[in-house]
Amino acid sequence: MRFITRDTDYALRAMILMARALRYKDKKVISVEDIVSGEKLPKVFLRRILQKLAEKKILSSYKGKGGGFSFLISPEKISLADVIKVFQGEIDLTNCFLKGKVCPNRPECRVREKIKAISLRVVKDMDNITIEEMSE
Amino acid sequence: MRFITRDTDYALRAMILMARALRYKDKKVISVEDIVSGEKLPKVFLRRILQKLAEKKILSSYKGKGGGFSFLISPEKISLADVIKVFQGEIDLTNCFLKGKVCPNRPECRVREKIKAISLRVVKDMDNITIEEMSE
DNA sequence: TTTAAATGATACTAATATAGTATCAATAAG
DNA sequence: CTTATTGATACTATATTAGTATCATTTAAA
Repeated sequence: MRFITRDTDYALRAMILMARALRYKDKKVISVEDIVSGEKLPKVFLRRILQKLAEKKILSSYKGKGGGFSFLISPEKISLADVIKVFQGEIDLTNCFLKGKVCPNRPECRVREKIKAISLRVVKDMDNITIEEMSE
Repeated sequence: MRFITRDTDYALRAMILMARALRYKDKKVISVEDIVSGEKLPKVFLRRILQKLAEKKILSSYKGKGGGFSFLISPEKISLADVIKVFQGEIDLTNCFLKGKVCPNRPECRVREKIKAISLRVVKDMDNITIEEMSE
């Protein structure tokens, strides 16, 4: 079972590097080339990932020579949950679970409630882990 | 993101029906046909799922006319986590996460520890939800 | 002893999701 | 003008998930 897909993984790694470059070198704008030269990631694939983060207003992007990506939201305000959501949709451990006749979708179903509670706590916990923290 | 696959889902539904048949009708052995006639599940697919549960010593199987499957472990001792493990392997929310250069697998990595903690709690919680409980 | 109803085992196909490549257009610095 | 960048999109490859088909084996019961 893969909870975190490669998109999410690469996005996290890239942003961790960006956060470090910002903190230690005051380097704000980073190109895809900068990132893939350090990490061994497929360039075009990563580019599309950063594009998506820009589209979602988490990063800014700059075209042309000397261009690249920078944080639009600061790294201490971007959570693990945020990143997962961008690439994998809402975090929901209850999906595909007992949708048939066995357990119709009644609100009073206690088991469903329990699993939902587990799921919500996971989201809450992952909301408290930030890119800034990960880059330390 | 799909946390629970269809195998797991079908296995749960089947065992919930079995637990009910046991409790209300004292019916111990149930055939795949019994299950698919109530729920709308693909028969051969479900059979393979129950076969696997038998192989894992969760169910017993009986061949021949009048045969079918019964619980080898009683339903109040089979947990949601057990079933997920059979069809999807160990529950591990940290897989595929930061395996590259950014965060080598050092034990002192705090973020990894945090995610591991979340993951372990999910397993623990899912270990406390039983088939018996689900069938109530 | 024959038949029918069941699981055991295995091979195959289909659909979907994930991962990655290729390519060209647009932009902006120098 | 050239070069280094992102934007956009179409394509291919691989892996996972879901499901089908088929035949062998077993056992109860007619």
